[in-house]
Amino acid sequence: MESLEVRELVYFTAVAEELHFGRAAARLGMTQPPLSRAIQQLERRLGVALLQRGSRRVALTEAGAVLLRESRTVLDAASAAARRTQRAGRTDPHLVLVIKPGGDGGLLPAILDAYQAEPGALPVELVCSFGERETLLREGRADAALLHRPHPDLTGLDTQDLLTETQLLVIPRSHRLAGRTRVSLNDLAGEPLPRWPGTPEGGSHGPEVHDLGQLLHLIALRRMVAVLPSSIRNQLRDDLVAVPVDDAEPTTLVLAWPERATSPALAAFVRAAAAVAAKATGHDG
Amino acid sequence: MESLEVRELVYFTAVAEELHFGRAAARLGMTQPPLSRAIQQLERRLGVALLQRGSRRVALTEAGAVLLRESRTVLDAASAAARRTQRAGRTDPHLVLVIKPGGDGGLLPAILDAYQAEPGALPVELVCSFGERETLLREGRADAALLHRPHPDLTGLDTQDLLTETQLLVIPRSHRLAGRTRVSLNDLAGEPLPRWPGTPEGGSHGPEVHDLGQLLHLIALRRMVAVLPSSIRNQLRDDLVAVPVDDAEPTTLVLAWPERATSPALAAFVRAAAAVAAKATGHDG
DNA sequence: CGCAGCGATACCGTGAGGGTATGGAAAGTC
DNA sequence: GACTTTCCATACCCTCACGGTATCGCTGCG
Repeated sequence: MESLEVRELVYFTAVAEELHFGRAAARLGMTQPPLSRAIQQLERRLGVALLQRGSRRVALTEAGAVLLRESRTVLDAASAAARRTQRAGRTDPHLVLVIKPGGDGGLLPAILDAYQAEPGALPVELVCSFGERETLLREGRADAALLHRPHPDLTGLDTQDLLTETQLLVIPRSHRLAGRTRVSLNDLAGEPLPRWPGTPEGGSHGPEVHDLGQLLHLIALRRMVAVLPSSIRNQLRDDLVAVPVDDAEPTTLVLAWPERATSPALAAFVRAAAAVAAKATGHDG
Repeated sequence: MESLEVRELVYFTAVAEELHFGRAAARLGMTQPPLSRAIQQLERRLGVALLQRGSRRVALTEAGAVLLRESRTVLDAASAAARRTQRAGRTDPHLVLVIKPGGDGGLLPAILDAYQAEPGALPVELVCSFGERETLLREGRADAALLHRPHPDLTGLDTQDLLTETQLLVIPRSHRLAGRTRVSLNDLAGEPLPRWPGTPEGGSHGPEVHDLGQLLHLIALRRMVAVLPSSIRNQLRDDLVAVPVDDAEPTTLVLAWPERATSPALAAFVRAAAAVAAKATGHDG
């Protein structure tokens, strides 16, 4: 039983996404006939029809939809394998931690200090990214990430809870709600909320923001308001105020890393982070 | 940037596991020179040494160890993709549920009934297997499995708890502990415990058992004793008795299925199982 | 009916991948 | 220390799988 090949899966996903052999071939940098043949061969090998060819329209069959989904996980795993292997072979090994700027709950300096105190600690490279942080982990581009639950999809990742925080509404001093001691989510109806890169258009259609400074700036300009973890307090500008939101779900800062990760350096980092978090919640919860 | 190929990963895992090019080539049904070349090519492509070739000994480098692990997940994902696609294309779709014979906590009939009452329920094929049930899920050979926590490795799987049970010591009537109303794990020192297929030799080196009938038979023959979930009570032979084990960790029957599974039939099955479990624990917890 | 769009088929050339034979370095063996 | 054994790398050849070009055939459309 001959196994599936990565190249075949790349071809198939291109066709399945374009639903058009010609465009898919162009995207793959090849011509249409070999692509058609490759897909036929794949279908013959699996003994399953993957595409319904109407003479003018290509559609996925049930099995094709399954294979598209599965292909993506295989291809992700393959590129992650390559990247992780390459990084393991580097002569200057280091950990890559991806964070949301301003989203570290104030714990990060202590975590880094605690980790550097561990025996055999590696240099830690910080990467800032707003959206798609889980993706960086899954693709092997980063070793660990700071995320906020409950937002992201954590399948395929292991996690360590660090800090649970209530959420605050951040608004300009001149905002109609600025005098309130507490607000409810209902009070925010109609207010534009930020949109992060990678988020689909739906829902709050405010401007797209890429970093915390920009976000706070836009709030000060009255272009939007935002609901943020309470540790944001330390980073507010003078012209902004924060008001507790009663009914906003508390958010938990979590450290996430790929399942089955075995690096001792990563394990030490997780240990250090957990210890810092335990101490922090113990002191000022 | 040319991607990793499945064939290369198969080759590499063979070499990495055998640590011997000749044997690996034999295992792959090919000769040694092309295998050597393929590995060299892989190393060149990745820009990383994967193997240290002593003239008489081959060893994995750090990067090689990483790639071995990653390769296994890629290859698992690839074969799962093939199998799931094939099953999605079958004209008689059905769910495959893998169970441990006797390990269903008595819930299975009710779960199957409840599921069949759901709209669009598919036929359910039951597969009995003692060891390696999680593997069947990961390889796409089964849609769902009944497992017992905390034993197995659940990475890559989603789960639904069904039933938490205390554990009983099952022994012959003539056993020295048969008169006791309760025992402790300490009382079992030196008793041979069953070994399931797939379990390594270490620990309790009793005979290997493959099904529940055989296990109970061997207990009756005084070849071993076993600690089993309390729902076993209904299935005991006359010549056996069950004694509560005070300090045995309670075991939880869980329904597990592959992460990211999207089949509506599976979703309905999980719903049905959860409903039955909720009702059961409500009645006789 | 002719035309345009698009996937399938026919046919061809090249190169990656597999085979055989052999080299060469290190570890036993006497 | 020469001989042998072991085992990976190299040299060389051959085949076929994959990709390219040209063309066919179906279908919806003006």
